[in-house]
Amino acid sequence: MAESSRRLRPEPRYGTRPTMKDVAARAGVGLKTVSRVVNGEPGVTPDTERRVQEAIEALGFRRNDSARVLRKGRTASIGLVIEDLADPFYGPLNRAVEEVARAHGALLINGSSAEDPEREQELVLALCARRVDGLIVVPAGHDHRYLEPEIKAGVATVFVDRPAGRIEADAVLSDSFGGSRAGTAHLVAHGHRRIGFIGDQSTIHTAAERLRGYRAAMADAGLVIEPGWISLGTTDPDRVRESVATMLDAPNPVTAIFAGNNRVTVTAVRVLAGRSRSVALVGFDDIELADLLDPGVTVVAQDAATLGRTAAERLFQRLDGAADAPSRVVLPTRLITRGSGELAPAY
Amino acid sequence: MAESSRRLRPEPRYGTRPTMKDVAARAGVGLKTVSRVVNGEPGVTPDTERRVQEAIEALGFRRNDSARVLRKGRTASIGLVIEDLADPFYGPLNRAVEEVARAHGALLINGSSAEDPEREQELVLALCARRVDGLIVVPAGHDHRYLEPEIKAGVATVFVDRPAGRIEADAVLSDSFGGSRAGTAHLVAHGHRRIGFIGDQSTIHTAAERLRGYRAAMADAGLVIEPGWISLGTTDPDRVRESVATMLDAPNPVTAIFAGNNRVTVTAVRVLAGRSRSVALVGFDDIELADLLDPGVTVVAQDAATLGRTAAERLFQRLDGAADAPSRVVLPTRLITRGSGELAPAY
DNA sequence: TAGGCCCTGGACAACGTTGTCAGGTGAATG
DNA sequence: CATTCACCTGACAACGTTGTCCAGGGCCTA
Repeated sequence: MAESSRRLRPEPRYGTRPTMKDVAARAGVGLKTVSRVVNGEPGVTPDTERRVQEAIEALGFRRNDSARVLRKGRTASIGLVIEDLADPFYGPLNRAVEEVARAHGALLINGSSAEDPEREQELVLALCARRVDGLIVVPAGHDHRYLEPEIKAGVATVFVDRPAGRIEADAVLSDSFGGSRAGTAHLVAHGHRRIGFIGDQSTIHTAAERLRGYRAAMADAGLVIEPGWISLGTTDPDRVRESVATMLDAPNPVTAIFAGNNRVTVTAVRVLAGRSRSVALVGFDDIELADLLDPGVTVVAQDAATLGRTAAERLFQRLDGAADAPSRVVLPTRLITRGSGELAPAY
Repeated sequence: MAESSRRLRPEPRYGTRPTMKDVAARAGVGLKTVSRVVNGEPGVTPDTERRVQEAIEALGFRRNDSARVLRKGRTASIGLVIEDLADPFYGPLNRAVEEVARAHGALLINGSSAEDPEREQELVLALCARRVDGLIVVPAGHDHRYLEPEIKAGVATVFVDRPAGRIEADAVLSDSFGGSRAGTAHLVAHGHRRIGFIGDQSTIHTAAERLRGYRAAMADAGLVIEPGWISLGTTDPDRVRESVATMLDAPNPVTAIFAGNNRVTVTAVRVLAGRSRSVALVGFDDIELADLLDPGVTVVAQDAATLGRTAAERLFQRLDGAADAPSRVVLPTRLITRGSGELAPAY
């Protein structure tokens, strides 16, 4: 029995990594001297340093940052939780965060919440257990009180794209409401009176804000939204396809559609391309090649990279000691007209 | 002096995190008992467990994984180094790797090499210092001997998209050569004799393979490639624009273009859209909305998600002890015809 | 009732690094 | 020549966790 438990002892898969102790032994110096050389601390004779460097080279020594972290308290890594690493919208955001982290000498640990609050929490807490110095989160859930002990313990946290739920925290957002209102108003300005809105689940903050923007623009224009003009729910292509069909095949069909995000826009473009009657379209989020379609797709664009960069910079301000009250930054959106949003009502 | 150095002592930013010792004190039990509860080890009375759980709750304790790693040797995290987190091609790959990692209880640390060998090495070594259990790398450089000590020390490493340079290691690739050959042959089959190739720097393995595929298909068809038909170098839109223009405005212009990757394809589509004469186009890598353009863009598609999943699965096989010789998996590509590749030569 | 066994809980060392501090050597100075 | 001082160097503890091992107590059995 003792034997079998001995066999279970954590055993190196291949070779064992050399430690500073090994390097010290080989170089014939003290442990601390190796540490000094590795960290470029002053107070080491060139000759000693050379001997140590040779030993490091010969043994293939690499400092164990886990031990370092344990001793120093900081990990020089930050966590990024987004909705879906594969979504093209988040690519530039991810990259922007990485660049800022890199500039601060930090590594990036990231994961997808898949729009699942439980998975978000699980991920965030795993990151906290790794003792990331800070967190950037695109929230999936609406209750982030589970983060309170972490934040109290010093984990800087910045929310991006959507605000935190039920706690005070920094947030960097796009102006979903304003952008959506402007996009809808753009359609109104081009003569549309019957405008449909297809968005994501309204539990998602940005989706709700965009819906609110649409409603505001309609109200501004004195237009009443008829039942069936608003479709919320998944961005699943089939559902969206269905929604568009319903709006267009109604006895009194819409003449324009406002699409609530990139995925909806893509599907809407596909559906509209298969129809003869011309329907105006404005989408939230820019999409690649939108300019090459016929007509080009008019969009309300947000700058994902700036979103990420701003959030990361805020995070590092916090890590550098900024202790002011949590702030909310709202970045403007930009209406890019390309044709689809300027089509006149077909009837 | 002693005072100032004392002030420099690593001081917690906010509060200090409770440790198992604190929990033990509060619960009135021993340190190891807390450890047992936290790790779900057997041998703890329900009553004791409850007391410990309460203390954990009350103090907001979260296990420090750094210390755990130090003790256990494994970090349950893997590193992923890709070329550019923002490139839509890598999004699905990234996500696929994450899913596999998640299924194995591992976190993902990732970064972009930005196609810079030095940055790749820097990143990889930083990940090794963090003692990731394994690495998945889209190599930017061509000499990975710097990884030898790491691999010897047990860091499982799988290369993806491109093979490693100067070391033996697992690799998961797409069939760039075959795909490119098939794509070019497709153009030939539609009557083209004068076909241009625009690719990335030929130091990049996939780019070189694709060029080789193009050459092979041309040779298969008994066609001689004329000077000026091949453009290699950056995927910078301006350069690509220029290359396309040169090929089309030559006295004896090409009637079709094979684009070596997604970025080149996008630019080529843009340029061709601005021209009256119809030029056939086949691109390597699928691009979003390619089906909606007029004509639809014919592409040689590779499955980035499968690439990532396969690589990650191989990695975890290694981590689970697989010790067979390094393997090279080559995934097939798929020709998707949408119109642009089926255009007849215009003259 | 005594003996032995199992179950629970805790003391202790170790993981690899860094901060502290003290010792030791050589040169410069009185 | 003695003394100071600057500069190197190394011993040691500590970071928070887990593996090992042992002690004590309750319970069952003979």
